[in-house]
Amino acid sequence: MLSWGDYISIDIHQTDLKLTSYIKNKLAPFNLAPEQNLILMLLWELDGLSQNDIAEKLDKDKTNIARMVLNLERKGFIKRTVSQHDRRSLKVNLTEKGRALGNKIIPITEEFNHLVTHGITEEELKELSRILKKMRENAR
Amino acid sequence: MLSWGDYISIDIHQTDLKLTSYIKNKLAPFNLAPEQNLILMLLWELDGLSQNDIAEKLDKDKTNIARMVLNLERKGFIKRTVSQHDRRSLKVNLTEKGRALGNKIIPITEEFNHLVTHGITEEELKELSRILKKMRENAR
DNA sequence: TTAAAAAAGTTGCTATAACAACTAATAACA
DNA sequence: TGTTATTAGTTGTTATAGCAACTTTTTTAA
Repeated sequence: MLSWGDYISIDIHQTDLKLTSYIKNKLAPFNLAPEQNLILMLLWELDGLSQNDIAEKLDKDKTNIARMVLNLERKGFIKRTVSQHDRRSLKVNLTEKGRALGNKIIPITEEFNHLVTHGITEEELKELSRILKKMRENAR
Repeated sequence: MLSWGDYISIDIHQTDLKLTSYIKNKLAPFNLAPEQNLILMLLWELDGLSQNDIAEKLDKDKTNIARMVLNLERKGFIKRTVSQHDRRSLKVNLTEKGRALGNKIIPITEEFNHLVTHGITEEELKELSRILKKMRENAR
């Protein structure tokens, strides 16, 4: 019988919680939650995605995306407009405020990544990433 | 500047979501949520922990533990009693139903672990675990 | 070309997750 | 010993996370 420490999924879960909690505190002063930040990170790379595009890229339920985008709109970081080509679809665009936020947040997330990977080599990270991907495929 | 795929924390986060979602579906027929299952796993190994013990072992906020334990009690899997030595503390004990549930759930979680680690060697798992631990320490 | 199917979003629900502020009980210590 | 600090648990709030069922619009197909 397996004991507590043998479950790798628990290990991953605890690590995710710890990392998410850390970045949550770093982002809090900017009135930005971690998942909201992920959405903005997508938009900073490519503005004008639809909610559906975002849901696919984040591999998340569209329900949550809708609510998170709504929050981002309330905070004034993005603006939604009905797509001209498909009236079902909502295009999500950064506001000036949302674009400006990127200049502050991106250094913070890069610093965070640097901190997290401290003492871990490039090869180890690649290996880690490879194994995690395999696990995601195993659980499909 | 880092791009999307360079953030190892995102990789971990997505993997955790995928694995949690998978086991959630496996446990759903038993009216058991993933985190509730973690609590029961602790109790199956050592019955009679306090809510505070559970919070420490799971490294979670005691608030959530209180609510999850309450749910487990409503479902009839555990029973809480005030500790005789410390009247602030609640002792959490398995009911007959809760103990019986273990016989059904443990094979499922072991099968889950087996599925997740398919095609991954023992050394790779050890290495993974070591790196994850390092990351948790980095984010402390 | 109209009926059926699919797609994009929304609303409602349940379950985490963590913080702040609170009560009650116990421990520390001056 | 009596005040203070700490500890265990609860309540309230905000933010994910995903399922089911729904509306509106677009696409497929008979």
